[in-house]
Amino acid sequence: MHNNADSLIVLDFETSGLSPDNGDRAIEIGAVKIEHGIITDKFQSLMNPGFRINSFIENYTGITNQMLQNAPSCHEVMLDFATFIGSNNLLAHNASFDQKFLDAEFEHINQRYSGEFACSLLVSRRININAPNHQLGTLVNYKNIASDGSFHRALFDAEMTAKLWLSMLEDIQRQINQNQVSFDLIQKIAKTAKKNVPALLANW
DNA sequence: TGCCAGGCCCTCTTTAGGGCCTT
Repeated sequence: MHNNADSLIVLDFETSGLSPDNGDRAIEIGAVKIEHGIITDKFQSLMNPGFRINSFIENYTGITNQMLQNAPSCHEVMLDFATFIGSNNLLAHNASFDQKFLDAEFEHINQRYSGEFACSLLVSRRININAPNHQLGTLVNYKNIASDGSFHRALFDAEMTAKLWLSMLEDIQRQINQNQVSFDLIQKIAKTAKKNVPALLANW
């Protein structure tokens, strides 16, 4: 198994609710692969959780029960997704949420992943200290990232998270080059991004 | 009937509370 420090899977789940511990399931997965700073691959699928989702989720995501009726099962989709992520490191916006669901869905199909999670939200709180807030949509606007506004669908949010991440890496690299990054900030970023900030720590 | 998440960070902190972010 090869764990490439300069490649990364950026993923986003749409789900039936906030907590797999309350029986919530994934209803859509979207992901892109970043290699050497470029998006090189993508993965997207709806998945049928086996029960009806409530109207809040239908309105929030635009994913309807009708759309899920003919979707493949979570089991089927997550098996394919396990192949897609391989041993790569992983990134999500508010990673604790997506990690929770990835763990739960993989548990259902007895799969494991070996990559480590990084979190674009936690890094943003360190880097974009003047942003109005750190919601994905706000940050995309704040960083002037091109967007057609289709938030709350998995592949779109994953793509936006990937672009936000690459933008933040550029900002950090620029600040390092200009000696504008304090050791304290670097330590805080490393700490808040947890054990692994692929391609970022590699530059330090 | 009533319940309804949890990890991280900041601070009026560490014998804790509250806001943010994800669906």
